[in-house]
Amino acid sequence: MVTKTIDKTSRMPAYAQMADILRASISQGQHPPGSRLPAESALAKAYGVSAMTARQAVSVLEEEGLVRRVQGSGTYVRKVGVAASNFGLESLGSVFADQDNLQVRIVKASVKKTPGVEKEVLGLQPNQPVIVVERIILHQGEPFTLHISYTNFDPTSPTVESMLDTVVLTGLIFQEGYSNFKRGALRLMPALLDAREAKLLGMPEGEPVFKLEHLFYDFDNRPTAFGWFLVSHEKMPLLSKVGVWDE
Amino acid sequence: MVTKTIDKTSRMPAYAQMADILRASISQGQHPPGSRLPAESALAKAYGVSAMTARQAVSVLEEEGLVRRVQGSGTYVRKVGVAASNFGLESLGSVFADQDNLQVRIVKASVKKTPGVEKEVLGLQPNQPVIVVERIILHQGEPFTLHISYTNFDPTSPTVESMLDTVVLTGLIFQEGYSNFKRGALRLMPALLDAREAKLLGMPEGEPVFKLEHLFYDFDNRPTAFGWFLVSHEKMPLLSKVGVWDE
DNA sequence: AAGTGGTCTAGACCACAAA
DNA sequence: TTGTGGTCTAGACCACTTG
Repeated sequence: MVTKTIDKTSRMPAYAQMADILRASISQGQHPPGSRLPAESALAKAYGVSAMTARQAVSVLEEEGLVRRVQGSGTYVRKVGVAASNFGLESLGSVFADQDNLQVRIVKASVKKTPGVEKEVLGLQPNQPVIVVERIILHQGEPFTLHISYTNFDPTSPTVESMLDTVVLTGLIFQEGYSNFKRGALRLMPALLDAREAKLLGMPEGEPVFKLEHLFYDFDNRPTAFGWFLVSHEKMPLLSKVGVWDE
Repeated sequence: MVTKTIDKTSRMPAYAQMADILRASISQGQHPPGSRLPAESALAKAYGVSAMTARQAVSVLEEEGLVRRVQGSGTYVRKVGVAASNFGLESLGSVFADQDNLQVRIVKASVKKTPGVEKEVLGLQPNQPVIVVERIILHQGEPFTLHISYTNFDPTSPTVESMLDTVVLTGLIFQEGYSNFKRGALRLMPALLDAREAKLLGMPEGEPVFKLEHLFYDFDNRPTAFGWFLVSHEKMPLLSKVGVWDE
């Protein structure tokens, strides 16, 4: 039954070794998709660890999406399918983290007083002014993304300058700086570049790109920063893996 | 310091109650972004639980992306930013799970013998035949997605019929049926509908849509099912929340 | 009723970071 | 050196599923 054992003198934690063993056994077909894994208590006994340690090992596989726990019933090997996938924005984060190679070019900065959907989203009256800022963010000298943002023009909050440079840029984009947001909602969509956007990004007009819309709320629960990023899928690849990849 | 206490007679686990309390205190600004949470041992003492239970409470917040643990240093409240977001395909999964309201219409099914990129992806020789299948999947009578798939035409594996209907549909798309895949890689992209695709989906030509590309491997590590889904972002919304949303 | 995962304790020791 | 998170034990009892 037990093909490999756990080396307790190793620097690798017992639960991690055990997770590796279980993952490999799933990968080799000992536990086909849909089948039930041995009970945690049985695993603990088989590998000579405590129940909590065996449980932790199974938790690793659960977090990887490889198994599903059902209380009172057992732990089952998940089937691999498209719906199990999950897309993170690490590629965006890694670009924003590389601050030495980033430049920001303000394309447009103005105060808009006419009505628009952005005022609805920000919970403002149609006549209340908002600050509109459009930026090109360049990475290693190349245009990376076009960012349009709408912010409430509020004389009681920090100055316009700091709104532009500190809150929106440092807080919203770069996670390392000062942040004033309690929460945010994001939506990812496909979009087309119009002539102006294409020129700014140095891409062909009509090119399909990602549009990443955001709405951030401050600690008073007021919607504060609405806007979106336009970015090529080549510069922000969205990849996901499901099933067993390491053995 | 401790504003709320844990009701040990409640059906809600102590760690979950404690996680709620901590989340609320972050939400109310007691622990601003970037600040350090009290040590787990301190939390355990303050709330009258064991160290393991306090640890589990903090783990809940960590999995929610609200805090970051640093060994030897402490647990810190994360700043809210775009890069923290994560997009899952639950909306796709829920449609595929609703099998009573699904219909599948085969648009095209043929064997292709001429070279093409799909053969490279599947690891085949240019002259080896592949099965091409195009399907419209309808949900509640409305076209939901267009699926194009390429599969190795292998006489030693189950018949063409079963490849078409069992493996690709049941296994790859609906996670409940039989599954023969060990792993899969997925890529999400923006795309444009051409005239034919638009007609099949009942959408305007040139509409931007999501293209979800997949490559699934069998238990012999052979690439087996390559293809993609075209689906409107309205029928498959990709939403993500960051920061504190429940208090 | 038996078996499963889920929670919890009260300790112990280790690995790492910061002063 | 001190304090932090990370691992681990050997039990206990509970909640739930299944026969």
